[in-house]
Amino acid sequence: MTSVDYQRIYDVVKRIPEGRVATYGQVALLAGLPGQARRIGYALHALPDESPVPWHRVINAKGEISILPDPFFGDVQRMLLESEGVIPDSNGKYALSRYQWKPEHR
DNA sequence: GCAGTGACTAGTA
DNA sequence: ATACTAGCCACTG
Repeated sequence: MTSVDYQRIYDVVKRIPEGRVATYGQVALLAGLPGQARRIGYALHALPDESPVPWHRVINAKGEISILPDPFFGDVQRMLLESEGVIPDSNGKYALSRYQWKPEHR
């Protein structure tokens, strides 16, 4: 069932600006769940399609889409990122040094 | 309740 | 550079 932590994860993901990406570990850390990157995957997988959460802006630490085994969502994610100006390298990997979101501390 | 699995990561070889 | 391991914890059978 939907846990409160999930809502917290979604809130963090919603803060990722357009044209930027964040890693699972980074989201986990910002959501107050350090070292629990796997939970981010669960939360996003359980996310309904109509959700305002930009789940496609979350990628793994290697700068790749972690859902590649799933041809459908993997393709959807890559398409959504491309529509925001996030283009992968020739390797098919995203340059984190260039696209990774750096949250402003306030 | 235990064992396996997973949209992960960091470390080691 | 790739491959394997351990750690993390919720979900499933």
